[in-house]
Amino acid sequence: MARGKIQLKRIENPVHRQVTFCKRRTGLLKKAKELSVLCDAEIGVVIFSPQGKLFELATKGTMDGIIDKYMKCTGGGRGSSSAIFTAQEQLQPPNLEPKDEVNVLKREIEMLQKGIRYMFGGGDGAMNLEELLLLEKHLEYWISQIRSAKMEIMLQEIQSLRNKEGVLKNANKYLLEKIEENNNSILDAKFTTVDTNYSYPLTMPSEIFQF
Amino acid sequence: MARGKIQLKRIENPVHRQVTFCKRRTGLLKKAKELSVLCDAEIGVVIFSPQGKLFELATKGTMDGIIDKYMKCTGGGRGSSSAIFTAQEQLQPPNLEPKDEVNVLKREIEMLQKGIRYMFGGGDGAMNLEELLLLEKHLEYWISQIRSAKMEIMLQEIQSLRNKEGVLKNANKYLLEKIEENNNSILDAKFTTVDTNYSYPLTMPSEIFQF
DNA sequence: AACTATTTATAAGA
DNA sequence: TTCTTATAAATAGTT
Repeated sequence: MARGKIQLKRIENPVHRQVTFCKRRTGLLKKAKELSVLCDAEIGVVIFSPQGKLFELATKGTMDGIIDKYMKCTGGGRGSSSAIFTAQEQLQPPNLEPKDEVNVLKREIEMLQKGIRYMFGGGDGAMNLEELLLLEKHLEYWISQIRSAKMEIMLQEIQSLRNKEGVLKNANKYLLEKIEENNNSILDAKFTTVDTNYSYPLTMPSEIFQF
Repeated sequence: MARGKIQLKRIENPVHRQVTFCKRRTGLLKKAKELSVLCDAEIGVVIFSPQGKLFELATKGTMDGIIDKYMKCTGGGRGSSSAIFTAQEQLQPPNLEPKDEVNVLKREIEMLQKGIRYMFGGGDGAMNLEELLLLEKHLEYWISQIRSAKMEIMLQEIQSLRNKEGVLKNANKYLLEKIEENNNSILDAKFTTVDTNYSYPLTMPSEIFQF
């Protein structure tokens, strides 16, 4: 905006970038203040430099107040945001743009991480009752999903084992018959008695058969 | 900033104010976007109109992410997150190398993403029995944690309400005595009877007392 | 919402 | 960072 246009893309020269960051940061905060004063709006601005340094502005109160208000607007009031809400709605229509899905996943992870931090961290950035109720509901849903998945897998496992059992029993029966035959042949041929009185195992190592 | 300077104070004309709000809001968000792109900064802007309508911008991720980051920067909210698998272990010995924690977080995200994909996606990259058992166990633990947190909050709420009730009852009692006194004074002074037979409300708007 | 006369913001240079 | 200044952008008042 002066002495020449600039392209709207990352400034590659680090010194140049740092200078511009400083100038425009000041400008942005000034504009935010002006908007707040002129139009009686409550505004929060949070800026992280590439190095992770924080710059902030909160008009009409504290940033925490603004964040609370934001949470109420988005999380509680059905409106949008809150991974928990959007995730469940997406269960019914599971057709999503790839980009949206990425965002949903990001939000979901953020929510979960927040929950984890709450539970295992110092409990400082605590969640409110509403958030806890949501998380609980969400986790219960997940558990039910996991349980049915687990059930299905176990049922499959049982079915598979039953099949194996059946095959093995048949194999056993077949082998017993074969032995019987052999014994009879020997008897017929040599008139010799053979001890067939040992119990052949009903089951055998499953490695023998490739299922 | 054109066709005449303006004073930096609330615009009193509502129509004018609304128009300016709209224009400058757009301008502010544009500036924020530019700063983010040019200087590779992560920026969150939250604007509440005087009517309480929310406008927001989050660059490089979601607003929730920015809020979390902000909390970490300011609230000094202990040592960040933990992971699904190690979380339980960390409850006992909460000492981890930073590098390990990063790895743990990465695993956590992978696990969660897999879980989410499994539950909300087509169920293609299914989890195996072992993973499901782990997830289930973990989620159950989470739920129990959430339930106790919820309980605590509710108990606090109840305690607070009981306290309020007590104070209100005392206030009521006091007021009733006062009225009695007044009536007696009037009786004494003028030998007149006054109807004290109306029921004074046992509760009163809590705004009367500042809790 | 569009138009412009001005004010403001700021890129480049020091 | 800060100052300067030429110039790009934003926008107040108007249509």
